[in-house]
Amino acid sequence: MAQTRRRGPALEAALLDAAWAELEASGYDRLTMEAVAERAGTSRAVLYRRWPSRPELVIAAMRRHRPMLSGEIPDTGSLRGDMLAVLRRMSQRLAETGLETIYGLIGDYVSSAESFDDLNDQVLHISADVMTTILKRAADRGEARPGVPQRVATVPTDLFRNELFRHRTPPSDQAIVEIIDEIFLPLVT
Amino acid sequence: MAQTRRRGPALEAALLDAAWAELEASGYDRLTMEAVAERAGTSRAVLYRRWPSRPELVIAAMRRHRPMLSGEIPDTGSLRGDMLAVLRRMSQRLAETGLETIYGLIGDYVSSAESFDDLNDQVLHISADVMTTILKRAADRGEARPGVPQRVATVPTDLFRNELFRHRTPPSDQAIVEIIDEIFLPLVT
DNA sequence: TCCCTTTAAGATACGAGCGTATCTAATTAA
DNA sequence: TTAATTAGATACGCTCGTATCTTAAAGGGA
Repeated sequence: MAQTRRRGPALEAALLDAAWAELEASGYDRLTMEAVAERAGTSRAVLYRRWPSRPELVIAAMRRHRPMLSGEIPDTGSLRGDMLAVLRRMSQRLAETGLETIYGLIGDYVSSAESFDDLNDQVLHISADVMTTILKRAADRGEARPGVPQRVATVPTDLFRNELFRHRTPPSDQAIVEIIDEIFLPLVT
Repeated sequence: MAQTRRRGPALEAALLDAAWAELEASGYDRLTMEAVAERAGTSRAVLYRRWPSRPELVIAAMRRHRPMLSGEIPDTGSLRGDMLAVLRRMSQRLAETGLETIYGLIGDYVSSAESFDDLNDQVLHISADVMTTILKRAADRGEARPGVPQRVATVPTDLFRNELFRHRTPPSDQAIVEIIDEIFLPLVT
């Protein structure tokens, strides 16, 4: 009998594929290390050697399956349009990933996180750079005052994030519009 | 041998006291239903009959030990002073409760919550009423424009909450001041 | 090419805690 | 005194994270 024992990258890929399949089949909170290992035809120890926890495994699987490329910075020609585009894209990506997975990951990370950052980079992070760029372009067009402080620049994403936690669902389009029109635009013009 | 078997309220009180003691002794994430039951001299089943999950047990224990009275609405004579007082009080209460417990509870609730609301009432909630009252008084003094929309009124607590999640620590005093001075006050005056 | 050393895959077992179900007997209420 | 509750004990299967052991796979030197 050909005893094939996978190693290195090939094994790792198989493990991540198994994790992804398990995520699709069972959802985040029914996903067990046990089940992933079994699906990959190996044992938990092999999993733990690579990823010390379930959220880290899942994030690795997501990274493999869905590169989650950061995307270009919207350039619609208006500050308002750019901001709406950014927030709507965030909402869309969260929805694509699946809310159950999102909240499962957030919950695990908030509970135990040594590194909240990983998750943040993967699913919550919109770089302050994006906001800065958009604001700079707007200032050049005369749409926004120059020198908007960092804390003000990130208000839209901060309030977005708050909505996400507060209501356990991504902001409605109405909420997004309110954040931009009632809060952000008055602050930067 | 006097077989004393506690019932009803007396038993419930003993269970909550045991949970509280266990919380102080081990902290939130080392607190197990097992240990609470043992400390109370009973079994897990008795616990689960009353509280279906660890966070709910802990919140009940907190409610018993620390009534978490909502507190009066600050009235310092200025809008800025009132807002600072509200946010600083939030920070202080979170610190008193213990960050490890706070983040443990939040994590559990975000993960699985059927009812995020319980937690919210207990530790995160600052009523929109508080903000409305403060703003009304400020408007009467001529410090704020009247008719500030709800979404604007809650900006300080929303951003506070965002900081709490984003950095996994309550906002610094500097952050609180920035939220008030750079964002909130410009929006309402 | 063969051998030998190093690495790490995969199997197995551990104690712990989970949440649930079942049974008994103590307590309470009628 | 009897009937209804429900406390407390015990045991179930499951998953966790870790530790240990074996042996397959990869690499290096002659």
